[in-house]
Amino acid sequence: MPVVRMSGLFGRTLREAPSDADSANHRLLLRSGLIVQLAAGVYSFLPPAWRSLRKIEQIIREEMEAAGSQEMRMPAIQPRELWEESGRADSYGPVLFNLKDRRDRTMVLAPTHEESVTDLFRKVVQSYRDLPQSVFQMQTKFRDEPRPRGGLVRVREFIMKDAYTFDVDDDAFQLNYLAMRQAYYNIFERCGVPVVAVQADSGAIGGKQSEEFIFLTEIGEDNIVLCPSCGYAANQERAEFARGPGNGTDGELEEVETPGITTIDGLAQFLDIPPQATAKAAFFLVDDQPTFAVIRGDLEVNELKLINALDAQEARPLLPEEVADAGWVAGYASPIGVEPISVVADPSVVDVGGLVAGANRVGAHLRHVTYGRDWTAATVADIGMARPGDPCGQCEAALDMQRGIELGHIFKLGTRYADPMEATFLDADGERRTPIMGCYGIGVERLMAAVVQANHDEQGIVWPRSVAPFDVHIVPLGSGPEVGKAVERIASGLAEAGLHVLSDDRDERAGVKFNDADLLGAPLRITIGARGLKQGQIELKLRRDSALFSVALSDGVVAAQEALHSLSD
RNA sequence: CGGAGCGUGGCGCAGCUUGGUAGCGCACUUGACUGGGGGUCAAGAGGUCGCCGGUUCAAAUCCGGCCGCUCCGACCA
Repeated sequence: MPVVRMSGLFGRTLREAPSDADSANHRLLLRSGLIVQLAAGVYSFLPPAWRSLRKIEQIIREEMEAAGSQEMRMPAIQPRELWEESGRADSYGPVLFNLKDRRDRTMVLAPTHEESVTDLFRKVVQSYRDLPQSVFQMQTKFRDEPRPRGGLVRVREFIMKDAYTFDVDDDAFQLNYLAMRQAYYNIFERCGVPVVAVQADSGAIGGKQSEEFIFLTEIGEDNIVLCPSCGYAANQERAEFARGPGNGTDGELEEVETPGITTIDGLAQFLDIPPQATAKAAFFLVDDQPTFAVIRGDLEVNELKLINALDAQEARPLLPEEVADAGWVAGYASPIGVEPISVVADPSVVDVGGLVAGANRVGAHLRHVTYGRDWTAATVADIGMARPGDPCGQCEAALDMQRGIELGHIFKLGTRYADPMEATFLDADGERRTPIMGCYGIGVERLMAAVVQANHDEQGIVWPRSVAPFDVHIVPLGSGPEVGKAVERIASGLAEAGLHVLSDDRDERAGVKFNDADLLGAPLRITIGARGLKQGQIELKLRRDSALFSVALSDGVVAAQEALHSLSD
């Protein structure tokens, strides 16, 4: 690859970042002139950024192929009917970019490709002899996100690597799944981003089992619950936790006047009991059904768990007037007398003795409210939101919570798509069967943002060599012919050795060049100046170190290769 | 979709309260000096002040509407 001259590089560095960038990676990507925003969640990727993205893609490609997957390409424009077939036209609805073709047919811009790959399967695969299969694609996907944010973290147009596997049964599927899982670890490791695999909810993609690969960072938008003791890790949206010993006290049902007390904290103070000795009610509309959720006073309801517990699609808190319409008294609600079918109880209020709960009358509560004796629920399920400090569901140690960015997500889809789309194959006995599918995604630009977030300092990006736009950044100082000749010699020598070289041929001050070199973050900087050349020396510096070392001009190419080789990545 | 904020030259900002010739720093162009961590001097170019409407002799400034962007929440990979 030819040497790139900075004077001709398309893009410019900025001394000050645009004010609407608040994370380090976003600021640096903008300041270094790597990305330019066009609209909310829509970016251009200038030549250095594109080089880095292509290196990331190549790493992904290599690992996918090593895991036995074949690269292919699928359409970005798809008929909406395809999405109606799978039943996702509505559930995915608002995120779909819709458009009409000239014949007034409604098309969508694909946000993901489960439908199209399932369609392909049914058109291409007929026999168990064709299985297992694993295919992947890296292409632009479109999602009309409600709120793009965080620079490249949540955007509306992005490259996604998606892989899909098809197997004859669960056991065969597990092999594909584990191969993909390992490939994911390899990919993130090679890109220089530490990740943790966590249990996750499969959301709009559907399916049963799923794991997210999370880069832990304070700028992340997901809450990740981690057990420092046993290693349990899960997204807060589905994290399990232990409820600890019951705090109830047994006794007769007893009404107590509590005028003006409508909060758990107030109630606990008023009665001089711990919040754990109370039960609280939370009201939701779950798939159009008013739902009475009961949980221990100090805990919060996790709406996603509630949805899953009821096998529902959506939930939202009830409005005050809807609570009243249901006959419930906000602030003093009691599960006693409520139809069990509309009650969901968290284990924290079941078999823990008598708790203080509302009396379903303003200004009064009940003591010793006991599940089974005084009330029951049609559904008893974990609907609690895990929080830091809660005991781990596996080992009881106090859980920790950190923010993180979801870089990859792997799912067991089961027959979620094959069933409604009638994708089948014939087994050895001539029986028609449904393939077990898996899908495996990685957001490519988001990964690049994570690379920068995980590898930067005050001065700029510190690219891991594996995904750096340039391996070497040459800084010529002084304009004499001997400098030019030395630069040419080193640059062409490195380029011939297969390295990607950027040479700052601009007539700028040394300070400007050094600062831009730090900002752009090539792993190795080579300074070639008139001063050093008098001693026949040039100067090498690794971006991640502060040490400079001089070598003879004649040894420059070899020394540079050795320096790069010393980087583990 | 709820809450908050911001739109003035490529970037960062002031000016708006109290209407009256559109400004500063950086970046850019030309020249000179300078030359190893964002240098100095001089001379320049560049803006229908997001858009539309209203008030007024006069609007970046006041009023109304709309659009865009950012953040928090909802939602969402």
